[in-house]
Amino acid sequence: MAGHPQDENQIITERRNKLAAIRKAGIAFPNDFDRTHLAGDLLASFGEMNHDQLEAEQIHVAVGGRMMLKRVMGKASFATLQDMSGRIQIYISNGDSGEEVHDAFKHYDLGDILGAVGVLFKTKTGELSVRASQVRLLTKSLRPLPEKFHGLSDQEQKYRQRYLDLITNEEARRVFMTRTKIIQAIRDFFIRHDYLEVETPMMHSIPGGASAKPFETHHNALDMKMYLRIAPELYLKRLVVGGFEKVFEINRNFRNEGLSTRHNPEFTMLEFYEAYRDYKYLMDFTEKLLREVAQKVLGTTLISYQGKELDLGKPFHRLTMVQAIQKYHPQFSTEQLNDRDFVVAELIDLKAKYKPEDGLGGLQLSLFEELAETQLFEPTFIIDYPVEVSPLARSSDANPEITERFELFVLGRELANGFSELNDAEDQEARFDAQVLAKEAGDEEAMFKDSDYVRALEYGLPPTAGEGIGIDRLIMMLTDSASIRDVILFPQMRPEA
RNA sequence: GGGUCGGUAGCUCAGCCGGUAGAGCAGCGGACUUUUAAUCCGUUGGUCGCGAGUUCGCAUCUCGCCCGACCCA
Repeated sequence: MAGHPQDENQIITERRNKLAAIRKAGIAFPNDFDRTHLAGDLLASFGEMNHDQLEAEQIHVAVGGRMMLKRVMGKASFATLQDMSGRIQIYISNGDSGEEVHDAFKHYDLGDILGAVGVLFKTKTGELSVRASQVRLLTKSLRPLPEKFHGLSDQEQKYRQRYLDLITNEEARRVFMTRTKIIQAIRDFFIRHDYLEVETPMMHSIPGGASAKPFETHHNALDMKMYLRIAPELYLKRLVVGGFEKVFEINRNFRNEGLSTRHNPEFTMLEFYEAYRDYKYLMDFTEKLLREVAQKVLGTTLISYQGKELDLGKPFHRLTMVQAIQKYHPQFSTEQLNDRDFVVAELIDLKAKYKPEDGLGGLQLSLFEELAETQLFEPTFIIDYPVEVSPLARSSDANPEITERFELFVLGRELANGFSELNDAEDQEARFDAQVLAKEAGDEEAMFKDSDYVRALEYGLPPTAGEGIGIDRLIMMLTDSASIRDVILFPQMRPEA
């Protein structure tokens, strides 16, 4: 048995020795155990029955799971098994199973996977339990579990070894089960609204649909550079051109940027497009979606996040950037905030990042990010984004400097971004050309020109509204999770030393 | 990139004004036929993140590095 992992210790050695003895005695990893019941189902079905009722019924069950607790008392023992549904206690005694089975059980370790066959009964203290006539070791666990009471508390280990976090931490299991329910509820919502779920490429030869740095890779057979997608947007709109007038996709995007409590390099995005709608329709639709998902998954629209409350049932706020700044800084007049020199002076005063070449709209956006964004705890649509930062959005007929676009902020974070789509092929081509100039001038996040996308628009995209919603952030909100790493099963980490 | 905090037994943690490393859980041995973080007795287990430095002597003090959490950019 040479060549074991680096971190062998006395406990692991002891368990390997036990496994060696088991191998000698027969099949060490049997797969013929026929589990008939789950712990949670038994509790739900029979938890209310009293001792005498259970004795009368004689309910035979075969349960399996990981042994989480173990109490040996000479000629009888209790163990707690954990399966996908919950925990159930089993009772093993010389009288019920024979001395040999019980003696073998005494050498099983916490973390071992066991199968037990027996009859349900209630203990003196009223806990539903299985009186085992048989107990078998199904899988020997070679590594000791985290401390049984405190569980795993090291954040790094929770992320790197999520399986351990899931074994020991019920809250972690709850979060990820809720994650799945949220995504199912979203999917249901769109399917009920006659949307078609589609999958578009994750590998792009021209990364598009967002302003972000892409990951690069290489296709050997074609000998060409490829990019992991930063957004599916341009492909989904091609599908609307093709006549799929309501489409959505829930899938991964990749952005080559820093890690933080709100950013993981790969993250899940919902994007959806609907023809013959505009951005105002989208705002109403988004409110409805979020309300329905919360109601369905949490049973309420009242959200408690990191000690603060908000109600998704109330109408969402709708403000322009200038109004949002004024909400938290009423000392600024509308005239001042529409005065380029004034805004620049404020940005310099705040030591904020901004691009000096930006027009008024871009500068207002910088000031908004500095002064208002993180304060927008209650759901708030910010509308009227400037054209210069919205190269794929339709400009407003009333004011060509702004677009029919909104971003939704909740908990001080961007959650969604939507707009009436730019369907004027010639305008789109001009906007791409402006982005290419910006890229050449050094803006790494400026967009690439996608000529095939322009060609698609030249065939005609109906008036369309489209939106993206950050699913991980939505899940953070609905599960009261402080970090994006708490809602991604295997978050990106530096390699282990 | 900057700041704060942290890294000691498999896990949860103490020790840190320098003097050769501790507890609980887990493990091992023993007692115990209704326990439930079982209890009781005994006991094994450590490259104190890594590397330099200071010192007669460093888990402890200094510097650098690595990893992580949180905050800021």
